[in-house]
Amino acid sequence: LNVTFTPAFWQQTVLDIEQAAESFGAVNLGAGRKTQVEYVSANPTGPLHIGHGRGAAVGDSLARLLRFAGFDVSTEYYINDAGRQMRLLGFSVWLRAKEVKGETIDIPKDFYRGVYITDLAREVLNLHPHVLELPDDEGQNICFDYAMQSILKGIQQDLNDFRVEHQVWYSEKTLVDSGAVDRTFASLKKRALTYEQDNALWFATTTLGDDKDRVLKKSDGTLTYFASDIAYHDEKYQRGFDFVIDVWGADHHGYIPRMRAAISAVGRQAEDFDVVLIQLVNLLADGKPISMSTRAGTFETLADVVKEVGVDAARFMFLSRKSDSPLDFDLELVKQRTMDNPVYYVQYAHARICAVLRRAVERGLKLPDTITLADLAPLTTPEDLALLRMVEHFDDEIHAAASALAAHHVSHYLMELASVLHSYYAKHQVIQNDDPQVTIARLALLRSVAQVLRNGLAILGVSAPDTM
RNA sequence: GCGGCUGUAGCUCAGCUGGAUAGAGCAACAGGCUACGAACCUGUAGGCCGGGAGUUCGAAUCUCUCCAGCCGCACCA
Repeated sequence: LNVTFTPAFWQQTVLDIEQAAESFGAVNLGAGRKTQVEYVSANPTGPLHIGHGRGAAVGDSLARLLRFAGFDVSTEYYINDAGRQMRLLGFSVWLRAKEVKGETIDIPKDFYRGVYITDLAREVLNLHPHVLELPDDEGQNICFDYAMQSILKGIQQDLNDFRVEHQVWYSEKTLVDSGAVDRTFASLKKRALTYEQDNALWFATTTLGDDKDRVLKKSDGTLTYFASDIAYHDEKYQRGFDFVIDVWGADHHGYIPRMRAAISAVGRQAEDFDVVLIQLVNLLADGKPISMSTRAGTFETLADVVKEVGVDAARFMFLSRKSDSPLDFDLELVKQRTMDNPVYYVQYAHARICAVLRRAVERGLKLPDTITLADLAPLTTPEDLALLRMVEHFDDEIHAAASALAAHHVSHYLMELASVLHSYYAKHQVIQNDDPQVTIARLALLRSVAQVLRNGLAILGVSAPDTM
């Protein structure tokens, strides 16, 4: 079987793009499926670092991609404000406050030691000058509350500056206080999936595919992280989501089997849950690694990096590799305008088209608002057809990317489209003073290519500048 | 030891629900602006797709095995 499409078939794509505009390429893969994407969800114990930035870019763009593919998407940040790490944060700030007041202190190994902890301690002392005279518990709670709120505000600001949106900020503490965890325990017990041993409450996840059973309530009576996580996910489905996607750091991959067991235990199917793993980001400066450990306080923050290289370059870098592979993020490289840093290549294609359209207007060759198939008849060269084919199958790329939960496919498509465009530009003069028909046809073609570039870049959360 | 991921051109990476001569950028070399923006384009060179075995008409892609690297394997989060 050998089918050849006529040029008119491909030319029709330009009209389709003109018509659909910013929704050209949208597909209905999701069919309105209620979907939740949860991502970042970093403990509010310090500023976001570059690794969180990758998760933020991937999660945010995945949400944008799925919406474009017909899913009904809600985005969420889970605030772990109920665990041991948070008590340590309060304690760390409290100790620093003592130090600020002149006491000699000894900060234990596990505690948070970044300079921001001391800053927070000073702020707490300004607001509550007598905090250290209160009983230790009370004082530490005040330190914790202030520190968490302050850090969370910073995280929200950083994400906002990175064009990353979370529609819902969900508190673990609120979840626990609502009794959801107890309800989940009761539900699991009813299904005979729990048992007591060594004074602890266990969840028989091995019956659901895990390699060992897991503790829900420790022998000291406190809950494990897993316990509230089950309740949290149960609750997600009760809120009406049919499809739950978690974006996790790849070092948590070992957590997947027990989470799948939990999903199954709350009565859901395997296809109702998916995990997107984010591999490590190696931050480099001139090829040399920069270490980043929040605990030790030597991290490079997301805000610093974004300030250095810009939102567009940072997001594109994160979204041009599959999230599952480790990524070298070289600050010098991401500032360069070479194809090692292809964001400029794609943006330049868009700016170039805009420049041609501007120039055409200057020469009195304004494109009519509505064009017809007849106007496009001159688009018959191999380069015309190559460009038309590229934009025509944009929706296939969206479909494939959404199916794979992988926005990097969109980045690669855009690089290819930009390449074909640049090649076209070098070969064909668009504005021909003595041939208005060819000029109109090519201007229309380029305008539609620009539209597709914008639509793709919008999914990545990268701007499409008219000039550069 | 068990499990997950990774191994494709000198470098950084696509391609992996099997399909024709394996792609891109960078680096190297040779070219291209007296009409629309050279942050660009054209060309040359560069690969037993980690090794081996298997399934198949057909394997970078699927299966097994070995090697190498990274990450996990808590009554931590």
